[in-house]
Order: sequence, then structure tokens, then C-alpha cells
Amino acid sequence: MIQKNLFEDIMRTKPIFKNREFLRHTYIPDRLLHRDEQVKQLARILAAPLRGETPSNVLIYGKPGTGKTATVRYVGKELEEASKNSQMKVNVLYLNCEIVNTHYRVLASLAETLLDQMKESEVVKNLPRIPRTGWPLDEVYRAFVKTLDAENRQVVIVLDEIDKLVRKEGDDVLYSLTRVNLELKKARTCIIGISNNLSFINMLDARVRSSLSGEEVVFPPYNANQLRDILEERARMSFCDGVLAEGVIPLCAAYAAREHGDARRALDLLRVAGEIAEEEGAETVTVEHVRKAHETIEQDHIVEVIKTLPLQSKLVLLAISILAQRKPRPVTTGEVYEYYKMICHKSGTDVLTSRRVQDLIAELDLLGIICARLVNRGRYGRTKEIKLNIHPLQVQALVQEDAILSLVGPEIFAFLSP
DNA sequence: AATCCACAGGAAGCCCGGGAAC
DNA sequence: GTTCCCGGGCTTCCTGTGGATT
Repeated sequence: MIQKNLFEDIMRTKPIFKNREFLRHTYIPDRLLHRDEQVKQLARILAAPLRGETPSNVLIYGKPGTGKTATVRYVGKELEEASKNSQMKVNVLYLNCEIVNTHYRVLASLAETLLDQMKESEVVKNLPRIPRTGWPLDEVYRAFVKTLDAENRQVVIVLDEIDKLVRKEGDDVLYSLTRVNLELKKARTCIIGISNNLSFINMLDARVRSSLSGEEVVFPPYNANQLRDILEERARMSFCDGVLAEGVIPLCAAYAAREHGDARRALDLLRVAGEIAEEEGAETVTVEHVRKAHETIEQDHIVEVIKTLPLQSKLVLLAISILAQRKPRPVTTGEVYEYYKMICHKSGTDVLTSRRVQDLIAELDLLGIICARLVNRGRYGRTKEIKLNIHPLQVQALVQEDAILSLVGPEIFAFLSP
């Protein structure tokens, strides 16, 4: 009985998606809507290499999901194409500094990408390969410079999330990258830095700052109308004809516009809504599916955050969840601390001071897992009223997954349950 | 008006692990 | 290998807060 219906059911319903890949934010579209201004500006700056000149460095700002990376990649691709027909060779090196963020690995990774791009060339054989680890920094730097300078060319270095490279004084990587032209005989480089953090520039060394911010391109958030255009374009490519009900795209756009115009968010929303509809066996995607998708995404986010919380924060959260389950009114800092101490004793964990726990509660609030409101209760002091933003039982299930707490064993949870 | 509760939250400093420099 | 430095987690100590109570 199972076998017979299994595929029948699936085949009977009409498909929702043509190709959902176009809804992923890793996909770079052939044309970028509502970013003409930025594309033009960037192209104007980056046209210099084609004339054999070195372009100035560029800093690109904008909130997440405003199309910064997509635009730069798009312009970069076009630039490489155009360079094939000109006498000047151009290489575009893309690096995400969130993933690669140490001095050593930035240089090594850039050199590696470049070697990769010139693997047909003869000179490649004489160039050093930088090992993953082991060399002193100056040697890595020399190898990097040698690789850059192997040919006559312009190298555009794109540093995505460049702010991740800056920690107070330690911007040596950026310093050496901005100075590297002085050591090159044949090649020229320029840097495109992408950041969603406007204030990071203030943390830079003055010399690096002036060098980096030769040109600036700002990416404003998309408004709801623009998001709608983007979604409509992608929806045409990804969904089967006529499966999207009236109002689906505007609602996705509205949700995302509320989240400071994040196009990624909008695309995710649309994709998840489609997936939910598919799972339900529905033939069309409705606004109700979008609402569910919105909740799912929000929920997934919180679940992920809780899972990765440090142990002590989990214990505090556990205390809050149990108290919240036991009584209807909001719990206070003092109550949480008392209960937290008890949990620590039962589980054999170190007990932190109440001051520290105050900070942990503030962090949980900031993460959106709880909602803490400062209240004055006159004679009965001043405290925070804490409410949980998700179901207590879900919190307890998630916390129970913690490796350290699972070593303690389930008896602690048995003891804690009401 | 004075008091007082139950914390909030700032400042300073300790401790420890990890990476860089020597 | 050793020393130095740095940042993050944490503690200690402290001052501030605003309305119910006296």
C-alpha cells in the first residue's frame, strides 16, 4: 500500500518550481535591477585598466542584501571579458574576508586564486606555491608579490566584508595590500573593499584610510517597489507559470522592505513559501504560504542562535524557560538568578556572579530570544521583566542537546521539569 | 520628605588561552 | 622554546534609579 501511492501522489500534483536555483542569493543575475547607478559608477572607475591606467581603490558601502557583492561580481566579470579584447590583461580576485581573515591566509589565498587563473600560462611553473601554513609572513608576502608581478597586467582585488580584516591596530594586511604597488614592476593592483559597516573606516590607520577611500560607492536599501521588480524577475525564471497567487510577491517585498530592504531576505522568503506550498501539495503559492515562510525563517534563525549559545547562556535561558513555564507573569532578574544557581549546582557547573548573569540576560535580549523590559516597582526595587520569545519546551529541548549538559545526563532535566 | 528596595549598569582589574615576536 | 601581548570572559566594587512605603 505504501509503494503504490508513494510516487503517484507526488506525480499527480503539478510542480511549483521550474528551477529554484535562481532564488538562491549565490546566483548572480545577468542584469541587475535598480543598481544601474552603482554599476555605471563602478564601471567608470574600473575602466581605467583597459586604458592601461591604474584605477583608484574603491570602498563600497551598504546594508546586507543591497546587491553589493552581486554588482561587484557582475562588473568584475564584464571587465575580465572586456580585457580579452584589449591589450591590457585584467585579473579580478575575489576574497570573502569573513572566511579568510588572517594576514597569512589572505595573501596565500589571493596568490592561489591568481595562480589558478593563469594556469595556462608558461610563467606559472617558476612561481612559488605557498603552503597552507608554515612560512614566515614576509616570505609569504614576497611570494605573493612575485606572483602578482609575473606578468604585465592589472589586478583588481575584491575584499568582501573587508571590515572583518580590521581589529583595532591590526590592519597590517590592508596596509601591505595598499602598498604593494610600490614593489611591483610589471603589474598594477587596485582594491575594492566591500563593507556593510560604515564605521569601520574610523578604525583604520590614517594612511590606509586615505589610500583605500579614493572612491566610494554607496548602495542604498531597496524599497518595496524595487524589491517587487527583483522578485518578479527571479520568479519568472524559477516558478512554473501561474503558480503564484495574487499578492504573494508584494507581501514578500513588504516583509523584506521592513527588514531594511534586504533582497536576500525577500528571495529566501519567496523560495521557502514555494517549498512550503510544494510540501503541502498545493497547486499555487498563496499569501498564507508566505506568512508561514516568514515564521519558519524567523524560527530557524532563533533555533540556530540558541544551539550555538555558550553553555552559561544556555543555563540562564533554561532557568528563564522553566520559570516562564511555571507561572504566567513575567519573571525577574532575581528569580532567574536564584533558579540559575540551582541548575548549576545540580549539573555541577560553575556558578557565575549575578553581575555577569545580568550581562548574559542583556545578550539574550539583544539576540531576540527573550524580551527584557526595565521596570520600577517602587518599594520593591527596580528589575527587568523577562519574557520568552519562543515556547519554553522548545528551549528546553534545544538546551538538552548541548554536549556538556548531555554528559551530566537527563536526570537534571527530569528534576527540573515541573 | 525621606527612605529603601532590587536591581541596572559603569569602571577597573584579574585570569587564561592563543597567537606573534624574539 | 620562551616571552610578550591581546582580547574575552569574568569578578569586584561601585554609583544610580524611581516610585511604593513610611
